Amino acid sequence: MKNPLRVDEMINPHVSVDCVVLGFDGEHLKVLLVKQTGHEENGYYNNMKLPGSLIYNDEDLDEAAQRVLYELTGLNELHLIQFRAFGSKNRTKNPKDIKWLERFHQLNQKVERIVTITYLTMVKIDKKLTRLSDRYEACWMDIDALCPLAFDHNLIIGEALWFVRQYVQTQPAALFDLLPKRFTAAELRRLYETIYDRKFDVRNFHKRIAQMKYVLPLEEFQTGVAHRAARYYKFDRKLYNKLHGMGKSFNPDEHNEIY
Amino acid sequence: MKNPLRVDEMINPHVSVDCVVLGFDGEHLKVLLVKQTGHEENGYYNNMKLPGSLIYNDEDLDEAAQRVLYELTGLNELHLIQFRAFGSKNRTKNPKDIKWLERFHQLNQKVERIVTITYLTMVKIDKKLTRLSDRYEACWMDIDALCPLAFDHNLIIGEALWFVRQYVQTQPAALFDLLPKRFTAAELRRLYETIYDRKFDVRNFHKRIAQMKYVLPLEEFQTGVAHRAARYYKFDRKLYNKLHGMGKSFNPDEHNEIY
DNA sequence: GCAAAAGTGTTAGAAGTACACCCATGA
DNA sequence: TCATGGGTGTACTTCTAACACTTTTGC
Repeated sequence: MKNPLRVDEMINPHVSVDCVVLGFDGEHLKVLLVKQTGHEENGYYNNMKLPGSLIYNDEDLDEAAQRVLYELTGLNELHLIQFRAFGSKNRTKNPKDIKWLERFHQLNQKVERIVTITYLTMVKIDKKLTRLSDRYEACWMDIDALCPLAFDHNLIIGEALWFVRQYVQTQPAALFDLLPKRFTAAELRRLYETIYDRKFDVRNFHKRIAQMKYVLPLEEFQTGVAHRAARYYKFDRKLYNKLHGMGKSFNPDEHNEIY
Repeated sequence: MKNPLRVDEMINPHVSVDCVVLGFDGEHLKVLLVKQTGHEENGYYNNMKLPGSLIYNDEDLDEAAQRVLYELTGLNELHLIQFRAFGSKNRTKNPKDIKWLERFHQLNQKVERIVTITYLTMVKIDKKLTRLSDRYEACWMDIDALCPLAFDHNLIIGEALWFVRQYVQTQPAALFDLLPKRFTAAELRRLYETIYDRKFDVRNFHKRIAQMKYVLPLEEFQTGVAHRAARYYKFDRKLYNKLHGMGKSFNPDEHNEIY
């Protein structure tokens, strides 16, 4: 893992990666943002942006995205899904963003146009994201109530949402990255309702869970709740991989860039 | 539309677009390739590659892809789907490819690393691709029998195939771009069989067509065939758009980059 | 009349949808 | 005992998959 602040000629000021890290708090989808601070004529400003970085010439795109998230969260080997490139000639038109970039990366060269490759990943929101609040002042923001972000990052998050909705239809396993190790049927249902933006009938949803052979009921139940205690379930990834055969259906994971 | 050979400082030697243009000849999927010619120590070489180009600093990614295909085929307003970025640091390691690029674009600067944004489009193979054989010596190649191509273009085509298989599941309209204006049930079935790489029962497939309200049976039939003449059908895009509501399901077309 | 491809219906099982009441627990 | 959210079953519809013979045409 490289230090994103190393100053050398290996930085590539034309291409960046940005990561949309999604979390689920049981009610809403959240996205992980970092602070973009600096000063203009009229004092300091304090924007938010997606975690991201220019790439180095000696790293691949996926590596760059992994580096960004490792630096930010301490998490390694996250499952990153590349979902789109954003390359509008206008996306770096805000001088504030440009200045911030040049200072952040301590660049000698001028930044002109940047094409960014965007990645999506889903994490358990309660996971110890060790470095979260240190250097980058990262925080989870409700995805339906975002303020204006740097660059075109509002647009990117919007596209990520559309993407994830269609992604989980063929790759339901991704959803379980958003849930704790054990979860109740209601938690899973609320996650489905959030992603698909519609209600699911409780009884039918129980049947649906029963059909997901990779979701195993546990003999563990909630405690200390003021109502009937809910059963916990767990996601069995090995079973999932076996059942989904890695075969017929489209599985992007098998098709990584190994050129 | 710009001339891809204009020589100026506006070229961006760090980012390119490449287009996977798919066609269907009734039996197999075809991909449109262009010649990559040049000379090395031991004489001339004659490779094939995907149509593509470095981008200009004053054009967006989608515009660059449109330009490439306009130059190549004379076709405008093709429906282009951005499907992935390829940015391995090794993808430009072949000096032959680099030299070719520098000569083709008449560059003053050195080309080092290129991140390419790839687009997919589907066209009727019989369409008059007016400029096809002129400057670029383009031709349709069977997608299952490709020779080694320049850069990582074999890899890109492989990924495009995976992508299209999952794309048409949510966007079946794309398939009709591959067929002539009127087509028989058997032609449509063979296309499905090619894309999904499996057989479909003839009777069940007729029922399926009947359920596609946007596929209309015509009162026209084949002539001059040595067997019972097949009925022609046509795809009604307006009906399709109305029925698919542009609403619930994921529709990438609505989410273009308009930053 | 024969070779070649087109077209046509039924049945069984699986999956999806709609819908209302009792259960367990803490306060 | 009551408020809260958890859990359960049945009937109906829709979709999917399997399966075999007759039709039309050119040669």
